[in-house]
Amino acid sequence: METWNEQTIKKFRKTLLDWYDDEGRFHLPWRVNHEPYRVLVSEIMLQQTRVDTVIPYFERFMKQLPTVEDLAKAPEEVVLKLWEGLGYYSRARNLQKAAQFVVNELHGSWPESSEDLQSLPGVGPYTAAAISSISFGETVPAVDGNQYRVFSRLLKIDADIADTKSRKIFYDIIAPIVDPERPGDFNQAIMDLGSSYMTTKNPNSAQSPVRQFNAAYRDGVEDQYPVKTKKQRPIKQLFMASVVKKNGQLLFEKRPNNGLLAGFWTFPLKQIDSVEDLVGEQLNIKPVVHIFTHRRWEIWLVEQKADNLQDNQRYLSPEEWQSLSLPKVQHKLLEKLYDTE
DNA sequence: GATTCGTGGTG
DNA sequence: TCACCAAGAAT
Repeated sequence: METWNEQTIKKFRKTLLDWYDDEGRFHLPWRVNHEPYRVLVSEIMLQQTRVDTVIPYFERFMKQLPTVEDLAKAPEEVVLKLWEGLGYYSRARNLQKAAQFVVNELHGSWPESSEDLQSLPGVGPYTAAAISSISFGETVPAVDGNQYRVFSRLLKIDADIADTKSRKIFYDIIAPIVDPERPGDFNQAIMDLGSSYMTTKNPNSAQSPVRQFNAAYRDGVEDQYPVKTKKQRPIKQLFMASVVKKNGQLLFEKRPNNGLLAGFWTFPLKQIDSVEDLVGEQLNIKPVVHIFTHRRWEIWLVEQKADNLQDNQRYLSPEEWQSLSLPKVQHKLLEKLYDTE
């Protein structure tokens, strides 16, 4: 890999930040100011989620819960409803716990260092560094997918970013490069660079403001970075979803409080080995297919007669289930059901 | 330390 | 259709 001397580092900082001052994405709604609450909410939403997806969620969230106190005292159902469709729902629950910790335990006084911020639920090394650098000016690299991608190319870093140990390797390499005068802007500039010129696919390094620092581009091996071992494909699972009607209501079942879609309401789902195991009146020729990161669900809707209620089951009217935060897969099932009828 | 956690976009 | 990705953290 490449190494930069102090002069190169200073030149890189200036080049990067000059470009950022001209072409940074200052219109993004979470960049209106640097209040830690706004930065926290946006950073949690942006975990593993695209900017364009987050924008409307962020604006709705901040409009309804404009302060950390508002979030701390809100009913959890309200927070989850605001999060509906974003996925990774433990983020929403942890975000509220973090707000409650700041308000109730710290009396509204935010932790300012990256180290202390990591004590907040849902705030790990990246998010803590992002908040501490952007809101409080701490000189730390916010090592995320963008920094992996950008610096692996600039410096030809061969560490496998799928490996947990690589985070420290990148952190140690990037830490002395972060501009101590403008650490928050430095981190955000790398994000903007990673979403414009130094993208995952089809990078445009020839036009990049930092092309002169890009060793992988110089050597024609840009497509080899970042190094990342591939993950396994989703496991296929078959389910039978029970459609049970009673007085205009539908039977729902609350999922366990841990695991996939923890605590969310869906139609009663029973895993089956094959379509032969379906019991009842099959409603569709094709199943509802829903793909998670590591699971692929094929769900057959089956109409069944009412039976005794399990303690995790309830009949819900349309008004009731529409007010709940439901996972995408359940919305698909409902849509399929109403399409059929 | 490998696995688990959602969803929508894209080539 | 499908693999892979997108501002990671918790377990």
